[in-house]
Amino acid sequence: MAVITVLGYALLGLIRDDPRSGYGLRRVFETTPLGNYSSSPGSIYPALKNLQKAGLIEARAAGKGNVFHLTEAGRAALDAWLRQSVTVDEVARQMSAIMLRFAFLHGHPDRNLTLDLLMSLETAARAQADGLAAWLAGEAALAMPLQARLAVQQGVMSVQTIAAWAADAHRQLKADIEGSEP
Amino acid sequence: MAVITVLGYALLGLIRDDPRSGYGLRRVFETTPLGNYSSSPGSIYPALKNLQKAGLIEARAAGKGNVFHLTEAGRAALDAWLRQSVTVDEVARQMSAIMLRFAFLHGHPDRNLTLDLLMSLETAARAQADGLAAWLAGEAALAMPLQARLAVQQGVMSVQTIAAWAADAHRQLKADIEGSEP
DNA sequence: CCAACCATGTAAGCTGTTACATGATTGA
DNA sequence: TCAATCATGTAACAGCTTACATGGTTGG
Repeated sequence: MAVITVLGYALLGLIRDDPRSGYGLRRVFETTPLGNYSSSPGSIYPALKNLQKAGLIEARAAGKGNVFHLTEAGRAALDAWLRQSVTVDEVARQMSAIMLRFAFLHGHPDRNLTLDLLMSLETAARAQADGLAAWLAGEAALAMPLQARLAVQQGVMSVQTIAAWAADAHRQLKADIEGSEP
Repeated sequence: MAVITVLGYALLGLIRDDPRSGYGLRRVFETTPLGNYSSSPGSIYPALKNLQKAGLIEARAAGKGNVFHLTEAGRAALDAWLRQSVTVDEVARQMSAIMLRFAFLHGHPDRNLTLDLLMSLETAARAQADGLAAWLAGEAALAMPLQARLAVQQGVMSVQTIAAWAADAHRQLKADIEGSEP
């Protein structure tokens, strides 16, 4: 199976929501705060070619140029990605991918998926915070200078904030779901 | 002048604090939460070679293997990096580099540098938060699905937390400095 | 003696960045 | 007509990841 990068999934998600041309996709990256991907043609066109080669998207002539649509395989690949729960490692180094999944889960037929994501995010973020805090409390941390420890502490705060947000969003969403279909 | 990556600066800082072998540096990345760099030999040894080629570090025989020390040029390069103030762009995509600078400013003869860094961090983080909030309030955001907007809002919260931390750390450090040298 | 750790590297491959390049269309 | 925007690419390069590979030393 083809390996898909985070940028690739971002493209898949955008195309699913609204079929676009390569240029149209570039403009999304230029004009919205979607991850921190470069909008340069050198990144997006090759990525689109990869997705096309993997049979996940297809180009259809439309007006001026081509517009990409998801194939069935593309839909399946995106859906499988959206179902992935959050790991501690991902919290540490790929938060933007997590928030991307959250964003693209909007309107998903299985509304529980968003709840699952938020729950696993909260768990993972708390685990990461606890891990960092435990390390700070250990003797290894004593060998580091004060400001290095403060920097780690900032990291603890950061993931705690994320965990709190996830818990809050989960609560609100759950109430919303239960309110709409009792 | 040679381009130095964030990993390169991390290595320079670690070596400055405590001359180490390549293996010793790897162990630091393995056992401490320093950035999210891989501790694999494939990343660290080539990076060390680059620094050596650029004349920023030198290997000295010591016991079993070699131990790297900073050269004068290396000291200067590290110091120049530590003096860089934080930009909005860096907050968005290189927070770990910022916290690395903060950590390595520990014990710097010019204690104001840490204050400057924290101040520019607070400014940049607030600017980033304001920018995102302004975008959310604009009409472009209305075209995005709800959960996408919530994801952006999470980003706002995140940078606000950073700004608050920077302001707090700045206050405490300033009080500490003024208390020690009145 | 064998496992674990010290210690250092190379090779292949992928991603993404910057920079360069081209051409059509549209609006002032 | 001239600038901006639409639209799509390529080339060079750097950096990191994974995986492979090799040997010495130390402790149980």
